[in-house]
Amino acid sequence: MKRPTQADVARLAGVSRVTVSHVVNNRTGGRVPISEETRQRVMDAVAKLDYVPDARAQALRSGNTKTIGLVIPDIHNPHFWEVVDGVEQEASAAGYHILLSSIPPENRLAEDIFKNLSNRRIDGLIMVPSFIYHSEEAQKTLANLLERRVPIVGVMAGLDGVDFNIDLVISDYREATLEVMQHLISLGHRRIGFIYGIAVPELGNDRLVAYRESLEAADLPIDPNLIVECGPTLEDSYHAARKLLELPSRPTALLAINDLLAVSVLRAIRDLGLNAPEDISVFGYDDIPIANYLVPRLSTASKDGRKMGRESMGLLLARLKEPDRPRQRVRLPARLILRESTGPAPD
Amino acid sequence: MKRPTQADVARLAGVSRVTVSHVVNNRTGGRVPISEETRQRVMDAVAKLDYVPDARAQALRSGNTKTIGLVIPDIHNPHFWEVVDGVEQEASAAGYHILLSSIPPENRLAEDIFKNLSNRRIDGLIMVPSFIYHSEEAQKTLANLLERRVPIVGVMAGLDGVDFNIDLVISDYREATLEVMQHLISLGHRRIGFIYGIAVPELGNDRLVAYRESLEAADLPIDPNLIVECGPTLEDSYHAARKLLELPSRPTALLAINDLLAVSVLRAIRDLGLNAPEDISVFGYDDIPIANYLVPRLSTASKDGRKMGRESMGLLLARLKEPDRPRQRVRLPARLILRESTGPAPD
DNA sequence: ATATTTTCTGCAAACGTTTTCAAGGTTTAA
DNA sequence: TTAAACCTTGAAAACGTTTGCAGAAAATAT
Repeated sequence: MKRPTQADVARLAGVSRVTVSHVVNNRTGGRVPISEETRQRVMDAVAKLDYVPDARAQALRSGNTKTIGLVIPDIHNPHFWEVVDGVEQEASAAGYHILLSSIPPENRLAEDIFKNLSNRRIDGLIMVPSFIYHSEEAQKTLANLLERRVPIVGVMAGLDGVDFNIDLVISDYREATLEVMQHLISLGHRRIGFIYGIAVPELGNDRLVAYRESLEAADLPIDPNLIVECGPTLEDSYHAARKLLELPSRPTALLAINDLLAVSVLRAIRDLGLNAPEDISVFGYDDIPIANYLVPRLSTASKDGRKMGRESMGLLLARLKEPDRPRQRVRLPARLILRESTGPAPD
Repeated sequence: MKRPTQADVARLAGVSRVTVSHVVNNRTGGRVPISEETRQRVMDAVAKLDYVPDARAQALRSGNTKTIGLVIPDIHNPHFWEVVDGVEQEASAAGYHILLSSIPPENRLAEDIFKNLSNRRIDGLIMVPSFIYHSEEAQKTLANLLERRVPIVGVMAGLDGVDFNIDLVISDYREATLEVMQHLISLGHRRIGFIYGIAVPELGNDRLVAYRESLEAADLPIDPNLIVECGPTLEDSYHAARKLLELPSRPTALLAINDLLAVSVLRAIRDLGLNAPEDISVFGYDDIPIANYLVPRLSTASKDGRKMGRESMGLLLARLKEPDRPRQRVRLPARLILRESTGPAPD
């Protein structure tokens, strides 16, 4: 049961393959005029045979695959799903499909992206360029891609002085962190811990730097014991939280690098017989959907991942259409959301 | 800056395009023998030029795209991300890529699948065939695909008497539901509610049916007021839970159709000044990662989404290799996990 | 030395499109 | 009546591979 091809349609309609192509691609309007009668005949044949153009052939001939790659760092973090969701919305509206990769084991990644793109399996790439920091090879790959003028959009949290020379959607938590720190300090908190559980340390710099600055600005000491680095899983941050909470003089507030990890921070607090926010204030980032349904409702900062996704795809589409446009940087604001998990410091 | 093609390599190595193809594809072993010396020369040229075969051309010529489609019903449910993760692992190990779609607005889906596959943009499809139930058109599309012998794997929760005649990974919560109901009843619960918040009602039948059977088996009445249907979002189930909890004689235990929704059930309980499990027992499904970190830790049933994903991709690969093998059905067990959110009924 | 096998390599066709350009036909203008 | 203009269609090349088959060269057997 072979699928019908352009030639079959042409035969049935009594025209040439070319004409079929023109009709199917609606060339009929401006450039290549086709008589209404022929058009109708071709359309009928198409309908009758259930003809659908072969994407493989189209891709080969026209050069683009109508597919874009999407690389996210952690498939388990709801925030990135929002991003994926946004990208998907915008992409499918424009007739593009998404080739999804969550971040693979360190070493495989650069090679993978390279293969994907060089093979021309995708027309463009949206990624959180976290891994770039670490891998020299990845940087070379990126340079390579840029040289080949492959459209790339980065979704980043601040610039860190590094500029990859690609279109960017930037949304950092610097301001939000400054705000929440000031808020906490004004509520009497003096020892504020930071759970830095993140696969790629650089990704959280916006928060970490602002955290330090806030302490300094308030003339509070920066205690290295209050900053604990750990992995990106719930279990990791659970242990990190316990470690902090069992400190001789334990902090009265805890910032978690994201809402997901804040969940297990809340759990750790309960497991030690403490309560949030009475004994400890907890703050997360991303405003993932469940944040507002936790007990206590989680104070957080919101990035609107879906919008970031949509925005990214927008940039990509624009560059696809107009490869020479100047580099763009879209900055999306983050919003501080104070709910129940933050409160005055205990006496 | 054009990419190097097979011809360029051939030119540089001083051989024909064909020879390049043979070398690159390792035909050198059995069928087509190539002298070691030529092989080396070609390899050098490949390395020097950074040659990578063009996937578009390969796809056109050889007929397969090394890409599979993956359709999941709800991008916001962590359970499905586990599935995605599993599929991805197995797929990328086998050199396949994933084209992801979360379920699009009803009507678009059938058409989408059709387009994708007919276009030959993908070699096979893994899907949760939920939507099939609803759309007659989708069923026709499916029949069509089967006729064309396109490999499809369904990930289902039980059969419901419907057999789509495709390979299946089945994992239902029937047993687990029977068990937990018996457990709850033995703990003295008499009024047990069910929050049925699900985009595609049929997807939850395994649970709903077992719930009813359990009540009957225990000679308990089936009170329609205790079964509330709602949408798949946290907000939906929050309202559903409140509705149940504000009933004149409120239930002492609540089953939520999945862990995600159980989160907002817990929240609703607190908002009414009640406690789980002292006043109300709560039970979810899927054992999503955060389930074990909620307050209270959530009792649930586990499906191991990642394994389901791996298994699905395994079936697909097998059929890709051997299209005529008999239909397969892999049944994965679900495990009951009792944690803190379930306990004895209040007096 | 010729015939036969073995070893290696390349010709040519095919996959299903899109796109450029020219040819055939018809109408309008001179 | 013929030239110019226009409308409509098709021929052919190209995209970059893979693959069946045959041909050339070298090695072995007669």
